[in-house]
Parts: sequence; C-alpha cells; structure tokens
Amino acid sequence: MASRAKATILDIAREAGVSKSTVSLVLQGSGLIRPETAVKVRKAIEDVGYVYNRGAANLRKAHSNVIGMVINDLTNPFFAELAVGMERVFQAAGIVPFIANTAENPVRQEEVLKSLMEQGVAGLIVSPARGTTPGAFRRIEAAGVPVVFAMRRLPESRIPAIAPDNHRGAYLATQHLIAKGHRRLAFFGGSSDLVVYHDRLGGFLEACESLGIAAAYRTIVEGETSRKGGMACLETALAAPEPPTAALCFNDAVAFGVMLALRKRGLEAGSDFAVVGFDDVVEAEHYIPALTSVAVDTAGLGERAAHVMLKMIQSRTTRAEDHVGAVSLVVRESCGPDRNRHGAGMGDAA
Amino acid sequence: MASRAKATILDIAREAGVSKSTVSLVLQGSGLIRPETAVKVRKAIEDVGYVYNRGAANLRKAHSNVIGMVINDLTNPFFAELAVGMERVFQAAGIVPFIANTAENPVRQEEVLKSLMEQGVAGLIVSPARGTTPGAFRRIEAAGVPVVFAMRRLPESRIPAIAPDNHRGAYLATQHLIAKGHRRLAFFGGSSDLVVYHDRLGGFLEACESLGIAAAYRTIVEGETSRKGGMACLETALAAPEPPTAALCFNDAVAFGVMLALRKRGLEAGSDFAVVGFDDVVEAEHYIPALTSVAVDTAGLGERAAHVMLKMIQSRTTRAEDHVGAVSLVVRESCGPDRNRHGAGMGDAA
DNA sequence: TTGATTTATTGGAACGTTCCATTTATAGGC
DNA sequence: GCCTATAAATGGAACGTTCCAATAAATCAA
Repeated sequence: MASRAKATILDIAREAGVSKSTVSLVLQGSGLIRPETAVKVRKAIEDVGYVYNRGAANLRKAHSNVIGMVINDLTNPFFAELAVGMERVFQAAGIVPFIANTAENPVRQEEVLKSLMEQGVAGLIVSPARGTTPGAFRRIEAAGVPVVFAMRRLPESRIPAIAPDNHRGAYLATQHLIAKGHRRLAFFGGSSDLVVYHDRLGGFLEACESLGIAAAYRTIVEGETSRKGGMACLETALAAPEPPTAALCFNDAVAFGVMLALRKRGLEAGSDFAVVGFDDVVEAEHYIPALTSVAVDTAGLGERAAHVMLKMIQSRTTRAEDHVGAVSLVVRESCGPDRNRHGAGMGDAA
Repeated sequence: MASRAKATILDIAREAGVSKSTVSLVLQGSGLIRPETAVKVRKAIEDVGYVYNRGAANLRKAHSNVIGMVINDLTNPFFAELAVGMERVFQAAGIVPFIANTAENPVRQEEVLKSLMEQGVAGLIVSPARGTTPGAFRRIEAAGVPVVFAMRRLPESRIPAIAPDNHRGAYLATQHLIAKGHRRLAFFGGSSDLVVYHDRLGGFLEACESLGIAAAYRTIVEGETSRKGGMACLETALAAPEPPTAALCFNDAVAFGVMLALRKRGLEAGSDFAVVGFDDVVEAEHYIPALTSVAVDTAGLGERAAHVMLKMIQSRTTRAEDHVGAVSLVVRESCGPDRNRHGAGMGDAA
C-alpha cells in the first residue's frame, strides 16, 4: 500500500494537479487558497500517506514548536506530577513536550541536552541532575535557547528558576515539631551538592535557632533521596548516644524510608518518633500512618514553569524572573499528638 | 558572546580554513581526515559555538536516531519503571528516547504520535491509551516506521506486543485466593475496552471455572484503574446481598484503593477481606499490610521492548514476534492466613 | 622522470520545506 | 471591449547538512 520512499509535498502536488507552493499553503492553513482547491489537496495528502517533515520546514522557518523537558528522576512520582502540570499548559498551546530522563546522572544529562538541542528545541525546562557542573548550560545559553529550571536550580546561574519556598517550608515543619514538644531534632536525607538541600536545611536551622534548639540537639544526616536513603539515615541517627525524637526529611521518599525503618525496629511513627516529609506526594495521604508533609503544589509549579517558558519563547528572550511558590504544612498523623502541653505555645512565640 | 544567527558548518569551515565537506567528515568522525586537521576543525567548532542541526542532516541521510516512547499514564509508577527499563538499553545504544505522555486520552495520543512522526523518529514504543481506535496506527505503519506495543496491545493489530502473561498471572492469583479458602470472589477495576482487561479477567474466570467457583459466586466490577476506582469497586461489591470475601484487582493502584476503602469501613485487608494486586509496583512491598501481587518484571519488559525495537530498526522491518513475559505471584500479607485448612489442597488439584 | 596508487581534501547536487516575487485567472468599472 | 484591482496559484532560491565524484598532494614502483 505505502510506496517505499516517503511522500513529499511534490508528490501531493502531482497527485492534486497543483504546485508545491499551493500544497505548502494548504498545509499551513493559509486563507489564500480557494476552498475547493484545499479540499482537493487534502484528499491527495490523505491518498499518498504524507507525513510532514518538520526538520525540513525548520530549515527555513527556524522556529520549532518542540519543548524539551529534562527530568532527573522519572520514577519519583513527584517529578511525574510536575511533568503532568507542564503538559496541561503545553497541550493548550498546541505544543507537545518531549520528556527525557537523566536518572540523576550528569553525563547522561549532557547527552540528553545535546540531543534535544540538535533536534532544535524551542526551549528547555530542566530539573538538573545532582552534580551538574556550572558550565553545563553555557553552550545552550550561548545558542540563545531559553531555559528554565524547575524545582532545582544551580548555584551561580542566571537561568530563571521556578521552585517552592523551600526555606519557609522547612521552617514551618520544624516549628511544628518543636511545638509538638520535641527538643532533639534531626534533618534527614539529601546532600550538600544540591541547592535545594541548603534551602531546606537552612529553614530547619533557622527554626532551631530562633525557637531555642541548641546546636548540640540537632542531628544532620545526609543520604540518598530515596526510601533506602531514609532507612539508612534513621539507623545512623538512632545509634547516637542521645538520639533525636523527631525528624524533618528532605523528601517524602526519605520520610517513607524512615517510617519503614521505624516499623522494622518495632517503633511507630507518630507515637515513638515524629517524622515530617517534604513535597507532599499523593502517597503521603494514604500511608499508614498518614505522613505530615510540606505541600508545594507540584503541578502548579509545573504549570507556572510552562507559562514562563511560553512567555520567554514568545518574547524571544532568555531571561525571566525567578518564581518561588507558596508552601503549606499539611498535618496528618506521623507526628502524633503533642509531646508536652506547654510546648505548644512556643511556636506562637516565634 | 554568541552571534545572533546560529553557526553552521560553513562558519566552521571559514574559521578553520577548510571546506564544509571536511567539517562534515570531522563531525562524523571519519578516519579519512588528517588528525591535525581534525583538531583544528574541532577547535573552530568550539569557538563558534556550533550546534549540530539534525533536521538538516536527516534531510539527506533519512535515518534519525531518535525513538519515541508514548506512555498512557506517567503518574503511574508502573509506567515510569517501564520507561526506565527501556532507557537502560537505549542509552547503551547511544540513543536518547523521547517520552511523551498521553494521559489516557486518545485525542492527545493522536497529537503526540503526529508530532513524533513529524520529528522523523526511527521507531515508536507505545503503550496505547484506552479507547485507541483500530486505525490509529494505520498511517504510521504505512510510513514504514516500526512500532512496538508495550504492556498493552490493540484488538486486531499486526503490531508486535511485549506484555506479561496476563492470563496466567490472573490464574495464579485466583488459584491462590481459592487455596486460601475463599469461595466468593471478585474481580475489581479495569474496563472491557482494554485487551489486558480481557486477558486478566479471562485468567480469573478460567481459574474459577476449573477450581469450582460457580458463576453465581463471582462478582465482576469494572472501574477506573486508580485508587479512586478501587474504592468505588469495593463499595459496590459490598453492597450486594452475598458480598465476596476476596478480590483480584486489575491493578496495584486499584488494590491500594480497595485496601483504603476497607480501612475506612474499619475492616482489615488480610483478615477481613483478601486482596491481591497486579503489576507488583515498588509500593506494594511497603504498604500496610504488604500487598500480595502478580509480579511482571516491568523493567525487564521495558528492556525487551527496547531490544525488539533496536532489532527492527536495524533489519529495517516493521514486523516482529510478540513476546509474553513470565509472571509470578509474590505472596505478602494482604490475603492473610488460610481461611480453612482443607482448601489448601485445591490449588494443587488444578 | 613518469605513471600508478594511495591519502586528504573539495565542489556541487540533493534532501523537503517556506516564502518572496511573479504570473495567471477572475471580476469590476467604465 | 479595454484597463485596473483583486484573488489564486506558481517558480525558484534558500535553509544546513551528506555524499558522490573529482581533484590535489604525497608516496611509491619502475
């Protein structure tokens, strides 16, 4: 049925008995062609099994409509939600974003970015992999392709970032733990090569500082941002002489790991040890006990990132404002009831 | 720093004092050019901030190295795992797959496929959206682009499919429930517009048939393949005069929903009602109670699909064998202990 | 030295579009 | 009937690459 060689607009032109220019006009929905001609051409398009060659077209008009989305960990439902938020707005704009996964690997990220650039993307939304070098986006910036960072950003970069208010979220969560009466606090998971880590840890530390938790009563354990990492964090923390009684976790994944490790030890999250997560993924609500977590409106941030990108493309600029999204603490069961009554007042005092 | 107009191989040629052909040769790593010349050219490439234009190149050589991956629900961790499996093998082959999400929407799927085709993909790995019309891939087949279905397939299609042995998995799970002593069984979730649904339901029914569960004692409730869908299924099933005591769920997501609804009613999965899931996503192991589920080796199927695709591209064919992957029941806690001792023998009798 | 062979390099046509400048057809005004 | 204005359709150049055929330079055999 299909001829071996793929059909071009010239084949269509021949089939419809018009010129290639006419076909091109029809393809672009130009109002200049007579309706009957358009119908004839469209029929020919159907008949020859034509598929549009965007590469050839871009050679002339130089602005593609593909947007690349580079994500560091597709298996984290958090990022999937982010992607879904973005897709919502791109779909409305008639754009199909291509998603690529870097699996938290800077080398892979390099390949992925290169491939996307070669494909001639109009813009790039990136959640950079851990360990991304400062120069990784130099070439892309030089090429004038708009980039926005989502959720994560790079230490010194002029690339606009869309991220939640990590500092405030961590502060809120820590304040909550202190209000519950906890006095020996931990911060679990993440590693210092991530800017987000410093933001969240910073919020934790500031809350400790201003609410009277001395440095000696703070435990900080870096670790993988996964369930496994969380389990490891809890183990090392509990091995200390005066172990913490509550932890703010870098991530919901870490928090789940901590709760798992707790259970493995016969302890119960909530009553024996308080844990709060970060990101508020959908699972948080359904876990047992339900996880108290910092909600960041993931899909909303995705939408915002997509909007910023669209605007950048439209105004052909490579600069835009950062955007920090509102956060809120959603209290569930994983921190249990108050530890001692008078502690509740402390949060208000700050 | 960057000149406004993007650099081409002609700019490089000028900069390096060679011809464009030489530059092209260097770009392709041809052994024909003198090493010193190659070095000179590579320096020029760096200096002018060149980015390769794959669209232009494909115009001549007509075989791209991009593969599209079309997935029906990115938020389901199951599909993310599938994607990750594929990526592993593509990465080794130096290929960057582009992932696109259809959100279970056939219209969106149409757009996504069109866009990918226009981009000139070398092949397509697809998990078709629910309600995909039979003709949806006609044009793509006609264009001679290899397609393989992963996890799901279409009713009458010659496109090769890589999927687990759904029938057997469901049979195994049902047998397990019967061996546990259950006599009133349910099948929850999914809908009959999916081929997988018929496969899984078929396995369930065959097991009922051959192990002596009369039709009157089988409850079948279709529903969304999500937590929400699972909750709804349980509600309608329990409203019946003689409600089931155990359910095989279409999906782990459905199973989680069922367990949630159970808990909401003050019932416990395992002791009060047995539930088994399908797919064995990572969460299954960590749930409380841990979910008994049919493991399908998701990442492995992803790898297999990628291999098949690579082979199809290499041998420039559009045909390949179907592949059905081995499954196994992983027994955890969600079916509780045996219901009555003599029931245990029945499974062996089959 | 000469011609044959090998090694490096090169010009030009082609790929499938778009878009500008033209041409051709149609209609309107007189 | 002719001229002008408008509408519809068209040819050709250009976009950035690859690849073939051809050239130029270096090496070798005699």
